[in-house]
Amino acid sequence: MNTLKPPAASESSLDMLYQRPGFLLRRAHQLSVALFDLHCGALNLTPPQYGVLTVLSHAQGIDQATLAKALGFDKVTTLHIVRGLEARGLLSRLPDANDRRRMTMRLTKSGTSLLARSAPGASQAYAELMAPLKPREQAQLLALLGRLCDDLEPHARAPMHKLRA
Amino acid sequence: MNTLKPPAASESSLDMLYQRPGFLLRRAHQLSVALFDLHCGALNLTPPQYGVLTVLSHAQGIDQATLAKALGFDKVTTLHIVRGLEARGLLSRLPDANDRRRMTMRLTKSGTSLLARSAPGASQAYAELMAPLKPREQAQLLALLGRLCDDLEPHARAPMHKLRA
DNA sequence: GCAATTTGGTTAGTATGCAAACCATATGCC
DNA sequence: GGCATATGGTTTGCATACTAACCAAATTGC
Repeated sequence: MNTLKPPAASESSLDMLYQRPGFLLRRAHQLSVALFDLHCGALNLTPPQYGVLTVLSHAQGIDQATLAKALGFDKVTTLHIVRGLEARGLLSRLPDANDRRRMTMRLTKSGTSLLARSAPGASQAYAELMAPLKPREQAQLLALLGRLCDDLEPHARAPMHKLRA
Repeated sequence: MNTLKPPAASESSLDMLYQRPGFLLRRAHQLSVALFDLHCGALNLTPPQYGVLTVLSHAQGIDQATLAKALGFDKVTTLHIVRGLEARGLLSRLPDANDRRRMTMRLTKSGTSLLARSAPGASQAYAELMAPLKPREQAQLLALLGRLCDDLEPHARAPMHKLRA
């Protein structure tokens, strides 16, 4: 069982480091990526790539800036991921006719197919990530993280504007 | 208020993406890094670098492999961070006399000083990261994340063995 | 209608985080 | 003792994630 008492001054700053929310978030995220890779690595798909494909499947034809904001990615990061997916033939890009600054994107058949095939692995990764917690605790964790992210949105360097499907 | 109901089949898979624990963990981690950078960026210190300095301050003379396991970092990542800190004169490395494979590390005066000066910023980042949650919720979140990380340890690609200070 | 500003995309550079491969050194086993 | 194995460090290469700087195109302000 975990102790619930906050880090006291009597505890070493090493314990305090291990209990820092930033430290725990880093480690939890790291484990989440490992589990996703375990179950979707065979498809050569990473969590960010899965996010891009998922958003595009619901909003064909959006531009990179919209995509970046839908996922909370930096625009440069978005460019890198999108170019990688384009090189693999999973999506196509072409300039917007009405606004020549914009690059619109669409999933190819291959991209749609890969996204569909990744669903079981993604679900499995989800399940194993949450397995240590009871259903009620899982809901608590998701709710707490959701509130944290929503309320801290003003501090984000890469702004996020959720897309309504 | 957040809805507590789990993602139902009726909701779009875009909503399901936004509620995936992996997605929320990525975003929360991203915000955590942004807040740390906001308050410690002036010292040119990142969260991983802060972790390395903190561990070293409690365990002078350890080698890179031990350091990596203490933080749950990959050994290559550890090497990169350590070399950067060495180049800045914040720590020194020298081969172990008893085991010539090992590189032992020690904080320099400059490193000790920088770690001390970073404490206020680190605390501020901690406080702002948790500010959206009530104290009881903060404790809940830390406990849930702690259990998650501990129980998923077998799946970790970079194993973690906490150091006892 | 035209200059100033904003926006979208790109390039370059830095810092995490990982896998794969390699070398040198220790350790194990016989 | 000597060979197989394991361990610590390094190099290379790839994928995120961000800042800063830049260009082209659109929008705003007047």
